[in-house]
Amino acid sequence: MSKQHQITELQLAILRLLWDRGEATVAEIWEALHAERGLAQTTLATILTRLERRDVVTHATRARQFVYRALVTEEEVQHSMVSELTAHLFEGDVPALVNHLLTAQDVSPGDLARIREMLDAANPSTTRAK
Amino acid sequence: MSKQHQITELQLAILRLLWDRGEATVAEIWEALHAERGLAQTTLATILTRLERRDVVTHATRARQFVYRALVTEEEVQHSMVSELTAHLFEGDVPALVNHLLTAQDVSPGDLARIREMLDAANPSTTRAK
DNA sequence: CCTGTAATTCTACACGTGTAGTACAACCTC
DNA sequence: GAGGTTGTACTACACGTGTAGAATTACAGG
Repeated sequence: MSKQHQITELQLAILRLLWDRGEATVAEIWEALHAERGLAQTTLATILTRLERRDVVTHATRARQFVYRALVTEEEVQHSMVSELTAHLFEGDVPALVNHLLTAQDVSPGDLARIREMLDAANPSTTRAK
Repeated sequence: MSKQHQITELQLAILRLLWDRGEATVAEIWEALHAERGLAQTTLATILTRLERRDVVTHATRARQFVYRALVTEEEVQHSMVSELTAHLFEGDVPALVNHLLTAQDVSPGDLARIREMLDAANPSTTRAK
């Protein structure tokens, strides 16, 4: 019963770091993001505090610094956000979303091949005689 | 060069009505939504005014009533929102999103078949000998 | 022990969104 | 033409988010 995983872009960027590294301090996160975004450390600290209030991350104190860790997995967030999108933007029609991806997004032939493999893996039985 | 199509759930519900019907008055929109959401007509009017300020919808006055029309198509909104999601949540990896859809979302065998057809339609050349 | 120094916490503000009451304007209807 | 009706515009507020300076706290050195 995970609550509302309404994660914004910036929050996601931070979470991604935590997912990739397992944990990180505010300073480390700032290090990784400030070149691209030019944010103050206090800004990141604020976001992290708020994410912690929402039980999205947690922290331990080590050497006087907060070391943050994600409390939600990437898959969980992906699931809730993709579900949301599918429900609202495609009225729950997953194939419609896939169709959109195949036509509107540019997908390389290689990507198509990968997708085809997934399909076969997902349910070989639908690969019926043709 | 369509601007920011950051459309929220409620806004989307309104847009969907406009897409489906071509146009609608505030009263009609209220009629359609108030059972589910219990919103005041003024609430909807406010949202519509704001959407118009963002050039997402426009209106004409007919019989003293505003008749709203969408200025963006469903495809445009889908495209910008799916792009956003793919970029931020899947680092631009479309097959990863598809994979997520196939595993985390529940997809019926029928859906799988439909997706398979789309794949074939999308690029038959990748259906190479196996 | 006193003082930097480095970290966190507090406070603040602008914006967008959802929400809606109140004010106002323009028609009908007697 | 006075008054009711109906529809829009204005005003307001709570909340979340991005943003960050200022205040505070707590070690580390001398």
